[in-house]
Amino acid sequence: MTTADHRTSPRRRGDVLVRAILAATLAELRERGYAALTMDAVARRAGASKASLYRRWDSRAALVMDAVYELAPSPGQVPDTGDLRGDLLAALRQSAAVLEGPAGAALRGMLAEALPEPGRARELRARSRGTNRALMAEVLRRAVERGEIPPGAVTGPRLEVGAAMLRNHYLFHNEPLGEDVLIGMVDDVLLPLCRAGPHRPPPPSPDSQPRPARPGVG
Amino acid sequence: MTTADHRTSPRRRGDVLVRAILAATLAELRERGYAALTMDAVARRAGASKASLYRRWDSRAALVMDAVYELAPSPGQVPDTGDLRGDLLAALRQSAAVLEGPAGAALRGMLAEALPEPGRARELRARSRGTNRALMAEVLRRAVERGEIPPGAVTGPRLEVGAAMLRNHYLFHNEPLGEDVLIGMVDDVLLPLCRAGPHRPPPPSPDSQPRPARPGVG
Amino acid sequence: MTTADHRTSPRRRGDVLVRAILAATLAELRERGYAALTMDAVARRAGASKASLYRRWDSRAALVMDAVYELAPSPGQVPDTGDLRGDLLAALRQSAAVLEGPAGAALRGMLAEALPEPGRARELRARSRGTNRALMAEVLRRAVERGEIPPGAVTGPRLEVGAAMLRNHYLFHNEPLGEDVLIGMVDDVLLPLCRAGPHRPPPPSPDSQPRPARPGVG
Amino acid sequence: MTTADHRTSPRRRGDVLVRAILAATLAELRERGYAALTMDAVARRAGASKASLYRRWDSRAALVMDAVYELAPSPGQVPDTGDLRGDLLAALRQSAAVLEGPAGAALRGMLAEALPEPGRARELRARSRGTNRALMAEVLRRAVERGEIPPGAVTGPRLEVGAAMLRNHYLFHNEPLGEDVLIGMVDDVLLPLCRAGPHRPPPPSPDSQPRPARPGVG
DNA sequence: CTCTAAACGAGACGGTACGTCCAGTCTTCGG
DNA sequence: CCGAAGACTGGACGTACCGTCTCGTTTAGAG
Repeated sequence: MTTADHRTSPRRRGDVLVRAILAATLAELRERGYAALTMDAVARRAGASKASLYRRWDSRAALVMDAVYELAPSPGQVPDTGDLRGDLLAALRQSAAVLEGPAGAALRGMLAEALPEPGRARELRARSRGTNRALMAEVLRRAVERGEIPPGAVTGPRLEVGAAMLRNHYLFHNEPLGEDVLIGMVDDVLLPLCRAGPHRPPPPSPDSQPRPARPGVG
Repeated sequence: MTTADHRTSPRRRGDVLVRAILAATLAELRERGYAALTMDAVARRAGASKASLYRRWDSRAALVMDAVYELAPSPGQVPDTGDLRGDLLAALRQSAAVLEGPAGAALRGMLAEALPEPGRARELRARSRGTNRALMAEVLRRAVERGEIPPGAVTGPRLEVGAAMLRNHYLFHNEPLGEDVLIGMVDDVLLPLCRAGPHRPPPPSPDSQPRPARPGVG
Repeated sequence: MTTADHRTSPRRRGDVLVRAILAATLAELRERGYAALTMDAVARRAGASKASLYRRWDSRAALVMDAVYELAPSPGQVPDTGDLRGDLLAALRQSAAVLEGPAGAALRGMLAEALPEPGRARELRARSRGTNRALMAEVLRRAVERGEIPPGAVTGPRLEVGAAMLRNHYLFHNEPLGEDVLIGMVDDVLLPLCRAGPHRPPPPSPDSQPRPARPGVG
Repeated sequence: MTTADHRTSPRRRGDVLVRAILAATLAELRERGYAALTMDAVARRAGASKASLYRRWDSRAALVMDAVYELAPSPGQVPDTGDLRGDLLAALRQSAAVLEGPAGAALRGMLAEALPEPGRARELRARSRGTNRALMAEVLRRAVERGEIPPGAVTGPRLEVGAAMLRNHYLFHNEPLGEDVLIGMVDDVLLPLCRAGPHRPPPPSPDSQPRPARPGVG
């Protein structure tokens, strides 16, 4: 009455099965995109049953997130190119490579779906932003060591600027990022920013209006 | 909450109907979010038939995009606060206000859905990014006029940095942006960047160039 | 994206669709039996969607009951063979013909499923038992008219005996009823019973049981 | 209600295990009915594994049939009340008691499921009908001995009439059989039938008219 | 004004995917 | 080596939307 013969005689369980399902998820993600990815299709492709999917992941978003972050880059892997500019380019290229693949498609999809659930949103932030912040912190730490930039420049929102621009591109484009655009990000934004030194708050003028403050700053 | 009394004699047509549908779309977007927004629900809420929706918009994404950009801010509306810092804060607050409303929910949702269709993606970019670029260009033009920043600083990727950071926040958080974070963006990133002057490419020292070597980054 | 061309261009609705679904139900019932009949299979076979089924019938039992009783015999159709024996044989053959077809399979199936729901059980009784009682009542009425049997013999549980034996056979056998068995039912049971005249309570022996006192129709 | 402490050392095997499973099956049958009885639930309740069930019974129907006929009444147990009427009432009450319990629910359920499989259907007939035939044969044998009825009346389809009417009631009603209905069956149908004497086929008169003849009607 | 064609509401239609449940098989591990 | 536990594939369940379509009704504008 039933099947009686799976394609691989020792029926898959545990990790073997999990890996097969995640691989199928990535394949679907790459070929069809996030919006068209269905649990049915993943199960079919993995040769698994839907019950096996729902036993482990309670939603499409959870499944995709797991599938994607099996291949996310770990921080600290940015090669030391010898100077800040090279390191920045390398870091951006590395992040871009991730966003060009299924991770980009997944990121776009999950923003719509996972964000309403606080738990999932937190996980998403931790994985995506945390990774990138650590990456960038490492690059800047090296530059400080080399004496290329002053120590005070590495803190605050600046760590996010590169990742923000990168995501901005891929969220709106889903095409590969041109090399010239990437170089523009580094030379026009990130390098000037790093060299600008720490922020000094404007003088506390009594009327609280931050007056021009040295009109010709230059 | 729903449309008042459409089934009383004057059956709505044309613009009246369109506005009712867009209003229902926005209401659904606000209350349920993009992922849970269905054409059925919009039609029901608007007291319209699904045929009336599909006659005008060929997909959920098209409908939502129209609904959202009925209330997008036009560029050039940033108040002139008298100095660059104030203008930047105002511009960011204005963009943030848009992203906090239904437009933010819609943006997140459409990235997943509309991006595979090149036409829609183009429209989305034109509306969202174009608006923000124009806004920022206006702010920087004024600063140049006032002599706060050198003219060469206004072009290129820098026009996108503010919007990129803003979107980055809302895509990942869907909570209102704290005032301190916003001030951090301006003081730590945008102001230093504007004052940094135009980018000058580094001297082509033969050793400092990250030649192809080490392509393994990804 | 969707089908855009049903097999019969003007998409079926209303009665046409209903008839197609009922026909598919009967076909499934005949080929696979009640236990193996699924809503999915009926919908597939009818070229209809499951929603169209559930819009009209809230369960498999309801669907099958409707399908079956589209071809149930109406009472009063028993041919007048001229004498009671012939009429009884004809009536039993007619009921047997129904039970041999999909109606028999359905009856078996629905006893298990429909009985817990009082409403459906009532409908089932009305249709199946009511029909048969009316059939038998007509046959006996004719026999009384002819003077073959006394008028008092026609009431009470006797009207059910034939149908009960018939159902008993088909519920346990699902093979056609042999002609000899059927003749046995008539000659050994029904005819003697009809000729036995009305029931007379046993003499009131002082120790005997509490007499039924006209047990009523039942 | 569940099995007390199966996981304590002497793990149940063989008959002990079988009895525990059958008891759990009966309990499920009583509480939930046949349609809602699942192998999972039986296994859980019995503290057994599904494999232990399938090792012994190849389907739900087989399991239920075994469970039910562990408590079927054996023939010959009908008490001798001294006269035919009392014996018939006793026999019917005894059969009715069985049908009111889980056996009735099981019977209804298995008709749909077990009948397509000839082997199981045969077993079902042997157990249910055989038992009842033997019961009734014993009752009639006594009546012949007492001289209440002529010897020729005891054979043939008449042995089935009582059981058929009883099943007919429970299959369609699943409520307890009213005492008045039961008395009606005996007084209106079974007693007249027993007293009617053996059937003699009508003489092949060319006009096919079975003359009134009141031969042994009495 | 009447007449007609289009637009409208309502919602049925064929589909696809959902997330759940159970059947029956298979694997692992403890006793 | 058997039994408990339960993971596994498969497939039906009943629901929700999709985008298309038919159905009458209402409206606007042409004649």
